[in-house]
Amino acid sequence: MAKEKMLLIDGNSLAFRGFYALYRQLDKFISPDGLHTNAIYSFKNMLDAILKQVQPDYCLVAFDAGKTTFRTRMYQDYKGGRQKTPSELLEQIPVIQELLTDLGIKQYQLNDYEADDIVGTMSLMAEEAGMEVTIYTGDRDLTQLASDSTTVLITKNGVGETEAYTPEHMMEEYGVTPTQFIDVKALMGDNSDNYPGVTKVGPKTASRLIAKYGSLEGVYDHLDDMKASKLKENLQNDRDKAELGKKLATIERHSPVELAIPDLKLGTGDPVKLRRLYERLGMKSFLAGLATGGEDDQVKVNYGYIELTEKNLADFKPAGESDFYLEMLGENYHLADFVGFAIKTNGQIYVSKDVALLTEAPLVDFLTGDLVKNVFDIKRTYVGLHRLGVTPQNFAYDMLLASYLINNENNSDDLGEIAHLYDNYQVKTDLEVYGKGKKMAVPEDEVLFNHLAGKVSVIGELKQQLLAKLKEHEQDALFDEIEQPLAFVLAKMEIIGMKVVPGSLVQLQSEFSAKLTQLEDSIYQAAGERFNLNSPKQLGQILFEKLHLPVIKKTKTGYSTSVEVLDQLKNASPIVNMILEYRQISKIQSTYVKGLLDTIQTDGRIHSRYLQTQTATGRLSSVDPNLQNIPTRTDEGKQIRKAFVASEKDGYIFSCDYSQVELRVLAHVSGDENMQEAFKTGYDIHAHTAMRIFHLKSPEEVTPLQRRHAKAVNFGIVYGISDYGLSKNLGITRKQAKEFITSYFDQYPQIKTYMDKAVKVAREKGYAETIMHRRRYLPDINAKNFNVRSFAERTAINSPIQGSAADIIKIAMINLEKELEKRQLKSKLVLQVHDELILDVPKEELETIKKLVPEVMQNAVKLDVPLIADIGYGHTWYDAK
DNA sequence: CTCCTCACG
DNA sequence: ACGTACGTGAGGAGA
Repeated sequence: MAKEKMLLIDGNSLAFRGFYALYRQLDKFISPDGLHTNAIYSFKNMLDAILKQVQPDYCLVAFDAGKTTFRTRMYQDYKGGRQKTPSELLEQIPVIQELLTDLGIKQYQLNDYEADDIVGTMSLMAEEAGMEVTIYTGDRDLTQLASDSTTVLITKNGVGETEAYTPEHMMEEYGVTPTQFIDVKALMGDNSDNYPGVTKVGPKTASRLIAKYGSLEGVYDHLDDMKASKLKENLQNDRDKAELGKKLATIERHSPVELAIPDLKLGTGDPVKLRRLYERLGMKSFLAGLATGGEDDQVKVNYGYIELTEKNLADFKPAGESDFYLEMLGENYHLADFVGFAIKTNGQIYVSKDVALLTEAPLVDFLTGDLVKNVFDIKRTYVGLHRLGVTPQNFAYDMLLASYLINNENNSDDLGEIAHLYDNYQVKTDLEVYGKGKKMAVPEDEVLFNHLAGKVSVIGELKQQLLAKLKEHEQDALFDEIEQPLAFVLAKMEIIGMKVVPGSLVQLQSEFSAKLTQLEDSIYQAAGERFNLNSPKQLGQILFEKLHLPVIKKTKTGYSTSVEVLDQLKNASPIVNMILEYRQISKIQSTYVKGLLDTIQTDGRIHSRYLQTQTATGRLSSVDPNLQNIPTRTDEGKQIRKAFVASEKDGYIFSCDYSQVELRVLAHVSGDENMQEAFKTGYDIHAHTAMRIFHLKSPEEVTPLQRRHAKAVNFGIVYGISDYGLSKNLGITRKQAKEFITSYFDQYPQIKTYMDKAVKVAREKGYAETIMHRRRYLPDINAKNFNVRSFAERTAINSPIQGSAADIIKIAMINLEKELEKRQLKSKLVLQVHDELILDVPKEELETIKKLVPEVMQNAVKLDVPLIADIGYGHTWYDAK
């Protein structure tokens, strides 16, 4: 029989974490009677996640009882100097306790003891009863309880993520056992608990001493053997402090709790009380969860829909602004099965499973006629209808695009999830209705029709609210003139797809196969054994344990074997180069040769999908397959491009890419005169930068190395540079990198000003913005954690640049599509790769396209510096350079 | 389902 | 003193 599971939760620590996780939204989380609820909300979400992960049989949430404990009697300043718990959090603790009781989860506190001691006592009890114990907390102190049967989960930045502390993990991380961790703390002290430890001893020294001598007592037993040093002196002088620290840090595992294990059995809770509590707190999302949870509790919304069939088609009477929703099961709408559709028009909802009806007169008229239709996901709907042979007209509002522009922190494309963000809980998520993976299926008619009816009505119900938000954000033009028109352009690109000749891929496949077999043999020979070359774990063992190559970098789970590492080991063993070559070819073989062959559809073409509401910056992404990362940097990789050919036998693949678009955007938004000057005069920008930062007189004096360095600095600037990052990229010292950067800002002073301002504005507003008012929210910009905050700061610098470049090419795409239509050209836009457009061009249109495309791209927007686009063309994508 | 690795701009 | 480049998607391994 499997071991029974006990889950122990440090309630105070979690409430505290939850409170600060949503601290920024403190004012948004207020119940109707004025109580703050942010910590309650987070707590419940973390609790749900952990219950789902652990699936315990028993559970206890422990809380601190009060300020005075046996530790404060031992040392009156224990936890002294701590800021008072804010009253906004304090008021939520009793409610959390009430919530737990209503959920059927035991909660407990004990006078004179901290939550830690309750957890320590119960975990020992559970271990002795032969249970598997999980402890959940935000506090590292509890790691001392880890053992073979007890895992300590520590919350990581954000909600939901945890790091698991087992004895092995602690040994790796700190080099000591869980119980030795107490002694380490005793030596180093604890700032937040306000006890000092030994002078000048920090985590490093403390762990080293304990690892060497086994325990605090061990350290002092061997004090005499130590060489005279400052450290020895400090250890001697602060012995009292260290011994006190040990007492304070030790969790009491025999506290007088009045609990027995059966008391902690997970209950079923009280749905009636829960409902009342959620209503009191105004927590709509939890109420909605309750409704879908309990059978009898089910709140049935009756939409009063009419099921459309062949027979009652004449009763379909559309009028006025209408809403339309087409359902397909699965993400890939080029292939997905049709499920049904729903229409709301003239105050009436119609639903049907019979999509063939959409090709009959009244519905075709509705879809292709003058009536304005609101939809969710124009592109998906357009492609779906196109498969049925219908080309819709007058789709005027896309709820998915609107929600993406308003706030793309949540990049969900589920209608239900998005509705929930706007406090509308009447419609469920697709996950709830259809399930996922193998279990995904269409439910019985009544459930399905209710879901479709709910979806179609939410589109219209939330429209004004979302439009108001767009207006408030000054995003009307971005929505009306860029994203919505672009959706149609992308739909057409996807429908056309790209012609691929399988023969050339098959040819490559056998060439690469032979090469891979050869390399495998040589590698196994050099290694002295066969192993799975594709397994980083096995490869690591061979390289670093068997062949004893120096370990350069470790990952969370073992040795790193990435290119970066292998490059440095090239001279250490001949096996390394063979592995690098194997890796490179194997990647091309699996992802591009085999992978692409699998995605060619029956028409001999590849129809990728562009995700328009995916990225944080406003770029597109491409999936199933990703055509935005087809190899180009190596000769072997490039061969893949030979398989992509023009539709017509003598036609061309035509490519046109922006030159340095991100740097030009930077020159524009920063207003830097020196950089603008360089672009206006048409210099090679990297050579120009080299000339300036290395103080040369003319671009002719720039050496290739200097140009390479300058280029890396230019890239670095766009990413929010650091001297470390630059030094690593160029393989130079940090000091040199720093000098480059200083010199750069010296030469381009307004770029420095721009970077500082970008961060400052993001801090004030909470988001960064592109030239077209596309937003990226940066909640971490004021984080206390240096790393988290620094990341947000670099993002604040990079997003407006990358995002504005995305805005620009999107405008170019829309304008180009318009021109192609206006001139009735047969050339088709088939791909977009961030700064590059690719067209499928009939032979006779080549000369027109050569002039038209760069012209449209260069004039997409007017910046303070010129935009330049370069062209290339050939009979295959490989030749379009 | 997560991690590592690597392809692109 | 902190430990770092920005944005993506896919395949294979191993739990």
